[in-house]
Amino acid sequence: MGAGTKKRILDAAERLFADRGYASTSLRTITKAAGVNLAAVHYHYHSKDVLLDQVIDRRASEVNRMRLEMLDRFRREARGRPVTLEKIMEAFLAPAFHMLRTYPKIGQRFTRLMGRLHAEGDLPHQIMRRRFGPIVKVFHDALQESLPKLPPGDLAWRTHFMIGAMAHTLRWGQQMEITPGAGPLLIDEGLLPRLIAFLCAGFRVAPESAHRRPSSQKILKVKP
Amino acid sequence: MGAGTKKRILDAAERLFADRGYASTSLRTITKAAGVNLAAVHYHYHSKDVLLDQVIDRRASEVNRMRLEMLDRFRREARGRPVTLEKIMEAFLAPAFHMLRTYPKIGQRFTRLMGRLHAEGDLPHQIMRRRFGPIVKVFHDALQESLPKLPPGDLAWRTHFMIGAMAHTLRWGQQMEITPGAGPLLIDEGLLPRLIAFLCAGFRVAPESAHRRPSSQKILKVKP
DNA sequence: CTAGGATTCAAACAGTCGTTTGAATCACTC
DNA sequence: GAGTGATTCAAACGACTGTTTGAATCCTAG
Repeated sequence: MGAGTKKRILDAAERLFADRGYASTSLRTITKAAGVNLAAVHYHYHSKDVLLDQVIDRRASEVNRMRLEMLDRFRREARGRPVTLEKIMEAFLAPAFHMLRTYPKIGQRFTRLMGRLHAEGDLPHQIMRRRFGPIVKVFHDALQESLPKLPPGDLAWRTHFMIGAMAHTLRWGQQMEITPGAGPLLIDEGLLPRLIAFLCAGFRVAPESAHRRPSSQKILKVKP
Repeated sequence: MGAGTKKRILDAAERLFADRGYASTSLRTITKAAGVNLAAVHYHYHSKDVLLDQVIDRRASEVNRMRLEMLDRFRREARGRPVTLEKIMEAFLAPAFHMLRTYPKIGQRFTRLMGRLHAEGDLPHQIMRRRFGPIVKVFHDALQESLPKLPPGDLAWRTHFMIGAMAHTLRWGQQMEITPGAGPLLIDEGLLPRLIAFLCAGFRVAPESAHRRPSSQKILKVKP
């Protein structure tokens, strides 16, 4: 008994899936890194698919639980009045960023993994939908409460933009450098307020201003 | 001679890479779909890696060319004065969205592929960096010109947020439904103005307001 | 018509993949 | 200490991977 074979597989799989992606990581690589026998992964998990699901669930359920708890707390503190836009954003964004800053290794691994699975095959994507779909719905509804005058169509798109900005930042924030030579951007305590301020401004802009047509009707040709 | 073997391989590869990802698509699947011999891909391209690079380059160079041309046109029209934030956004965003609406099949394929490669292995990611890094730098500098008072750190992050919102929208806009049952969001002519308005508001918000600490110092515990 | 380079083809190479098997070993109860 | 179920192990299964080979075929210039 290798001192928690099941957990060692999970840890190694998380790290390797994050580094190389799901399809590109073989079970032999995982079991070798974990120091366990190849057949152990089929004994403890039934297949590679289930292993991935468990890897995701371990972290995602934790992050989502924190999100809901923060939102509930803000709702109690608001005593019936609608929760501020800023607080909804914070409840949604803070847990993941907090994990990233407090446990950099685990956090980076997890966010890298989310970014990958988000884009990989159908199976990883379906797992993501299952794990994160409900929580997005909750926050979408909370945002509608906080912005009652925003048309539903605009709200849906803006929620979409928010998720994109968040996911991209979590995925690439650490290693991407916009301005070459300036070094990679740092995920420090200033990032979360910046992101919240950016997004809240976007959510609050009048939807009418969005219906002006872009200035250039003529656009350059694309060859098919 | 199969009426353009080289091009048929490129087309099939683009479609299959977009649908299943790079690592999960075998050369046999590609050549079978293209109706050509397996060895043809090594004859016309030297390896699977080069094939991917060519697939990306064909579309990316077109989109990036259009971006630069639009930016140049707006600069000429501004006659020396700084280009509006809205116009910079439009020059950056419009070409991809235009491709998506004008050639839905090709556009969807390409944006799906970008989304995937963005997150897949190291090789796809390096190709993406090579193809899109320079263009991001150009627009980053244009944004700095348009917002001279915005600190460089804030600008870099906001550029990051912008790219995230764009990429996520291109990748998932067509099939994601935030509110279950309401049907998928539609990429119509209203989307681009909405995205531009959302992002411009975020870019214009005073950076000072971003330095207020989030309200909740205490955060729930994550187990490592 | 023919020589010769460009292209296509079936076949094989040397691996790796996820999964299964059946025996060996462990921990623990009676 | 024997028996029992949980766990680990080496080995193999059949299928699939990117790449290479060398002969067959096509197209075109002389």
